[in-house]
Amino acid sequence: MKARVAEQAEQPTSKRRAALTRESILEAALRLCSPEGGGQLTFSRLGKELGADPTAVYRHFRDKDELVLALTELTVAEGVELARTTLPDGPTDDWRNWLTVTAESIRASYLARPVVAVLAAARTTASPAEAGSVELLISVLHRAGLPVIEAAECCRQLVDLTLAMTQYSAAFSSLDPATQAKDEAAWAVKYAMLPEAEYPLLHESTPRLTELFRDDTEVFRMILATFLDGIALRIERSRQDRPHQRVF
Amino acid sequence: MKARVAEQAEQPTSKRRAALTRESILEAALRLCSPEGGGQLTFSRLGKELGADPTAVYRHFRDKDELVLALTELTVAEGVELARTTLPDGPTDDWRNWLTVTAESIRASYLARPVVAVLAAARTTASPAEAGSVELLISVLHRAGLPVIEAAECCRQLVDLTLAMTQYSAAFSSLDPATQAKDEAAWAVKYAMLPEAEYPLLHESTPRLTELFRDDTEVFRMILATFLDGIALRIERSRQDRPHQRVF
DNA sequence: GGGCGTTGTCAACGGCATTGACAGAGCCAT
DNA sequence: ATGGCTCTGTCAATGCCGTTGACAACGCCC
Repeated sequence: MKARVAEQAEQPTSKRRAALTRESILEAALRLCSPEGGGQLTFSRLGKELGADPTAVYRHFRDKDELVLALTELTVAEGVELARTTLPDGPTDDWRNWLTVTAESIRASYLARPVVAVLAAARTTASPAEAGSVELLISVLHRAGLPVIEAAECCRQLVDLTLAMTQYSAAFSSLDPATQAKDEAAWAVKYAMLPEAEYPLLHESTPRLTELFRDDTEVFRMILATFLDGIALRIERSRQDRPHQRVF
Repeated sequence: MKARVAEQAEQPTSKRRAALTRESILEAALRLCSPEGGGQLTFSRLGKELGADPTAVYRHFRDKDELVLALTELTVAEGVELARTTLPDGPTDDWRNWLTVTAESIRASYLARPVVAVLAAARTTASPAEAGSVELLISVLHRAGLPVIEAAECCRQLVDLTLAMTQYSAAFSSLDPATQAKDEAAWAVKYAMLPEAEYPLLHESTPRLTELFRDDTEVFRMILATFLDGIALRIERSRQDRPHQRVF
């Protein structure tokens, strides 16, 4: 039944308004979630965007949560796809580049729709695209010299680190600009008033910290780099302990 | 004027209900924010907790945002205090322990009130307690061999990493239990259905990944450990490059 | 003791997600 | 073709939320 309805939706022969579909709703929602879209996802805005009654959406999604979950799946799928096109096809030893590109692709996809990141980055997405990506990540790390289980652990760490940092950034960038400005001003005032005698090191670092203030992307890159250095150390240790363990 | 009112509040001689104070409101709000408090912070619940009209709070806080910001300040102050009591007094070379305790203290304080973490972990807190803590962290890293600016950068990384991971955890744990269970079930189903032939490594890792699923604390410890390994590498590099740079 | 600022109360507004009753449109079997 | 069925969009209403403005009681200072 549902299939038939979906087909019909692609050829709106009836007098009814452009028939709503799961896809058309998701597209509209994604439009609203983009930074230009207004930074808020509500049913009334969604209804206006679709030219339909807000409550019509309930015919296709049980509640807002289900809608948001579908949006996250689209988002991670896009992130995985972005990483796939950027990375080389065949097997590679460049695990560091591989992890970096994956993390930054996922981050970029989420930050293109901060609302989605804020609402659901902490939710589990059962997207199939993700599994393939994780499998590849594990294989890359295993190739680099890590035991499979440890590679999986590192992968999990990388994913959580990335999602957490993304949600963190998105939470700030989806505040209204006035609040952002106020927060930034408060921070500047606080650091300007620190007595140099009491906080000599902090005072010396203030220029650099100011540069970094809310430059989420730069901070994320730094954290990621440090984290990958840690992974490198693990790989090195692993190789020393069991130099002949490599499978490939 | 305000000071006078505060004094009076400590001796409620009047017939009026237990006079509201900034402090009493904050205490009540913290009670509501704790996991036992119900996991939701609304003005009506707050009014009920205080035995007063919900709108009375507006006489002490301009809006909810200001209230939440005050709660965050209390929370980070508590976290810093917790770290201070745990750590040794004098100077130390155990930078790794220092950073670990600081990060976990802040995380623990936030997670005692997940609501606060969700609502405001991405906001800037101009708390003075924080500055002292950061100054100390920089000095510890500097002592360990890092140039001041680089130490400050690492400190910034550590703070953001911790706050992001905390917000990430809190976002999940402050969902209603039904949703949590549903997410977990969906994840389990997804992984149980992965064809072993296509995802051999993932399949092999599933038991460990299941253990780790939503065990936020363990994942956080692992990420922190890896991150600190990265810092260790930087320190080592720094010492090799400029072995006589150390100030202490 | 008479103003006056401070503080708690009350009623109301607009926005939000969600629900249930209703209505039109396509589809099927008779 | 017609009656009934389901699918889908509409409308009105509910309950919770943050927030506001008018009002009233209280305590302070002159």
